[in-house]
Order: sequence, then C-alpha cells, then structure tokens
Amino acid sequence: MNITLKQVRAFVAVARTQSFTEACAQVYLSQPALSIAIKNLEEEVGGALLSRTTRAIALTPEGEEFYPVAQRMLMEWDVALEDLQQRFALNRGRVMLAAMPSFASSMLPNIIRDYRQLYPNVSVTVNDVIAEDVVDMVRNGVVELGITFDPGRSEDLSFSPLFDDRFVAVVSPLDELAELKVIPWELLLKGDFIALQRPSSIRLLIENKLRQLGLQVAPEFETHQLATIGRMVATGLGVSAVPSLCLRQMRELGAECRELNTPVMSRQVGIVTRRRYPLSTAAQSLQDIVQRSAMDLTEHIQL
Amino acid sequence: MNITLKQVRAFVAVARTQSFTEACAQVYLSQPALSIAIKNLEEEVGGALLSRTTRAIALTPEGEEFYPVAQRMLMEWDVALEDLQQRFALNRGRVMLAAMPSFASSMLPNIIRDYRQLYPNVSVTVNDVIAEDVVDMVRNGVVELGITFDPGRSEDLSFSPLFDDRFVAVVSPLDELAELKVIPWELLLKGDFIALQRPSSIRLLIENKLRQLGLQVAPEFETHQLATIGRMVATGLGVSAVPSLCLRQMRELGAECRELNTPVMSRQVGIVTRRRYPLSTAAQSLQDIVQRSAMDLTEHIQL
DNA sequence: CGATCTTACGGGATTCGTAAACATA
DNA sequence: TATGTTTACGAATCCCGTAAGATCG
Repeated sequence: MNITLKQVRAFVAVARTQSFTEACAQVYLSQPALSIAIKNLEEEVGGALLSRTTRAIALTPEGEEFYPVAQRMLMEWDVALEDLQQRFALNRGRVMLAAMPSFASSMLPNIIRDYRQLYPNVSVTVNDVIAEDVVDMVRNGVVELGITFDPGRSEDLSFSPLFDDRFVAVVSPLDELAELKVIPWELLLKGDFIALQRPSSIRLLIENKLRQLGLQVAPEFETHQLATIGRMVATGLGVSAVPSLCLRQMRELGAECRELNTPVMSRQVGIVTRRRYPLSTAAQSLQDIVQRSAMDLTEHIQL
Repeated sequence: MNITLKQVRAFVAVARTQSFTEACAQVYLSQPALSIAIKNLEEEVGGALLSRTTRAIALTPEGEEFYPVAQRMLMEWDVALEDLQQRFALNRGRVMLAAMPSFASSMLPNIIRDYRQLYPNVSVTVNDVIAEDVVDMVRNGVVELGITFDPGRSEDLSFSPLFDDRFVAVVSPLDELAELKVIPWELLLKGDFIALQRPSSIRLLIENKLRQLGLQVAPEFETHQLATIGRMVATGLGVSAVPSLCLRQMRELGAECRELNTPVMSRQVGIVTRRRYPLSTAAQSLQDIVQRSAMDLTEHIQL
C-alpha cells in the first residue's frame, strides 16, 4: 500500500472543485499529471473514487465516504507539521528553567527580557528554587536548563560555567568597616554575624570553607531570607557575607558591600543540563542568550 | 512543504526502535536511505527530531512532542485507506435497495441469498415498498437501486429492463375456467372480480388497459393485499388478475393461475438507478447479480 | 577497534509536462 | 463543435542501494 499525500491532496482538490482543470492550480500540477495521480490512487485503493464524464465530475459513494475523512486527515497533518515548524522557528513553544534565587533575582530578569524580545511567542517558565532543587529538577527532566553552582562531575548532568560568584562582605554604611576597600574574613567575623539558616547552601559553604581555615562562625542572628539580612545589616544589627550576585539587592536595602578576601571565596555559577538529552531549540537558544549575557551582566557582581 | 508519509513512517520506526539499523526492516529501506529520509524530514520541518550519537538515539523535545501525534495520524491514515480497500473488495459496506412487493416477495429472496453468499460482509437493506415509492427512493438517493416497473423516460433516472411481467388470471381450482390453458380477458371478467384497492399501481394498470379495449372492471370485492386476493379466489369467492410475479404466491394460497390474453397485458420490470450518480461497487455487483439472476428466475413467472 | 550513522555516487523507477487523441453534451 | 479528460512519450527529478567515510564508546 503505497499511497501518497499528494494523491490524496489531488483527490480532495478535485472533489472540492468538481473539476480536474480547476484542481490543477490548487495542487500545482498539469492536467495530465493530476489525472494520473488520481488514477494511481484509485488503483491502489482498488476502485473508483470519482466518476468522470468529460462534462461533469461526481464522487462515487466510496469517494463520498472518503472525502470528508481525507479532508480532516490532511488538515490534521498540516496542523501538526506547521506546529513543528513553528516550534523550530521559535514562533511557539515553552522553555522551563530553574535558577537559584540569587541568580533569579539578579541577572535573570534582564536575560528573560532579552529572550522574550527576540522570541515573544515562546513562553518561559522560571522556577526560582534553592540550588539543590535546581539540580534535581534538571536531573528529573522537570526543566531543561538549570542555573546554579557547579554540582560537580556527574554521570547524567553536564555543567557549563558562566562566571565566578564570590562572597562579599555586607556591612552597615555607618560601620567603620565600610571605609575599607577590602575586608579580610577575620575582621568581618569580629562583628555580630548574621547568617542564613542551616539548610541553606550559602550558610553551609561559608561554614565549611572557614572551618578549613581554622575560623569559625558564631552567628548572632539567623534568618532564612537574604532580604532580611540586608535590612538587619542596614539597621546596624551586625555584618554578613553574601554571594556577589546579591550585592545589588543589599545596596537597595541600604547595606554596603565590600570585597572579602583571604581567602577569596568563590564558586562557579553555570548552566546545568541533562546529558544525553538534547535540548529543544527553544532551550538551546535561551542557553545561548544566557551565555552571551553572562559577559555583559558581570557588572551586577562588580562593586 | 513537501513531506512524505514514508518519511514520517521512518521517523516513527526509528523513534520506536531507538535505532536506525532496526528501523530499516520495519520500513523496508537500507540504512542510508533511512538516514536520508530522516534528514530530509528534519530539513523540511526546520529542525532536529532525533539526536543521534553513534551509540544511542534520543528524541529531541520536539521529536518527543511529534512522535505520538505522528503515530496516531499514521494509524488513522492506514485505517481509512484499509476501510476503502475493504469496501472495494466487498469485504465491507452496505447496499440499500428498494423493490416493489411483488418482486421483493418472489425473486428477490433468492437473489439476496446468492449475493450474501458471495459477499457475506456486505450488508443489504431491502425496502419493500410500492412501485411509486421505489422510484422516489431512487430519485432522492435513499437507495442506490430500485426494482420496479419502467418509470418511463426521465431526466434523472435510468432504467435497465430485466423481464416482462404479464398479468395472469387467478381462478379457483374448482372453477370451470381452471380447465382452460388460456383465459381471455372477456371470459375472466364474467366472474366476480376481486381487485386491489385504488391507489395500487396494479389496479390502475388493469383499469387503464381494459378501458382502452372497451372493457370495464366492476370489482365485486376490494382488498389491499395480494395474499387476501389469493385466499378469496381459492375459497371460490371470485376471480382476479395479478402480475405473473405473484403466481407462486397464488398457488401457495390455493388459487390457480392461467395465461391471460387478448391482449397480453405486460409491463417491463427492471432496475432503476439515478443518472449521473455512479453506483458503489457493492451496488454495482448487486445489480450484476440481479441481471444475471433474471434469466434463471424466469421460472418464477412461468406457469 | 567495533558498532552505527552519514556522505558519495551510479542505476532505476517514478513522475512531470507537452502534444495529440478521445469522449460527451 | 467545444470543452474537458485521458493516453503517449521524452525528460527531469527523485529515491534507492552499494560502497566508502566519519564518529563515538
């Protein structure tokens, strides 16, 4: 059974126009070619679909039966293929991505804006979740792209770095530390330290790194929102250390940020994707934009 | 947009087997041909549907989206075309026909039996209606075939004759007329005449024909069923004249039939179809069988 | 190194369009 | 006779299969 779409299109065109001659134009075929196409179709299905006299065309009962079916099938066919084309042309579709909050609230809005400007018909879903969940969502295929810290070598995940996110000191503008360009960790920790609560990756990172250096943190206050830290520091309750991605936010809350060193504590931020699972064209293009933007948006993390 | 069914079949086969090599067998293609088919499909839709490394095949998100759609469409396609083929092969379908009662109750059963024996999967619907309604049903397209008297030349109807149905005399076996081989009309009308009620075409035909000959009918009894006439004649209530198609029935009811002449009153019985509306294959084949059977079944109308 | 997909290329089938024949109102 | 469909035939196209090449695990 070797029946062609072209043949069925030809049949439908003839059935609709009730004329071979007129149908020619609709299927971009010469009269004889059309005639043969119909003839072949009829041979393959085993009987006549059209009854032709030189004057008038009539559908046979079988043709009458087949006509609406063929019409519907061709329509579905065209719709499905056009949908595919639209997706590839980025005139339709959806990208799901997950980003850790510090990134989601700093660089991401600009990126999404640029992306939407380029592809206004592709909808973007952002999941603003903690770093570990970003990785899980990528691993489980819930999202195609994740933006978070390097999750380390992994069998099923791929990581492509964007930039280094380092910790910066957060101090009150009134604090004397604010007059330093660079604040050493030891000095910072002399103040009352305001930390995020335990399950936070930021908190854990700070503790682990400092322990390796023989330092230790004794938080005076704990909270679970960066915004709260900013406010508390601004109010003069104490000091803190946050990823440089958050320094805009800290400034907006009235806190000052300073470089923090010995050591410079940093982690790579990048894009996590699933290995062996190709990206959709939409996700691919979003990833491209994220990577290109990473350059331009480093201003976000410069003091 | 020139996408082939073959290409989509190829895609579905690869997606199902997760392998080009295995898919080859399912689409009866060599590896390279399959590869090119997929490549062409991808080019036409504008992007990759499959992600191939030499070791493993994965669907892209777009391919993942398209796969079930393509599967369903191919299935519908195959079902629709197979249905058509089945119809043409007379392994499926329906014929609607109308026949006047005298034919429907005499020759038709044998014909239908033969037809069903040949094509047990084609269902036959018989409308047993009066001669005028047979013509109407054909004209309106309610049935494809009608079997009745010649409706006369008509713009939209076509008539192909089967045989001549003549009137025969119906008499009681005890009647002295029963001893004649041939009964003249004049003699028959001397008895008490039992007629069908007025709207009947048989009644009208008798009256009209006889009037042309200067004879006239004065029915002693009227009924609207041939069976009643048979019974009444058998009982000795009177005589009648019926189409030869009914003579079996008359005999079975206990009445005797004899040739009736001067004149031999007859009308052509045949198949009525719609002009310019082709018959279905099923109807065509039924018509053929009716025409072939007409020869053999003339025994029904022989005394 | 081996399995698997892709590219290259020659042969064959299909299909197209022009021109002529054919059929019906 | 005129309109519209089918047949005939040469030409171009497309598609397939074999063989060689590339790539990843």
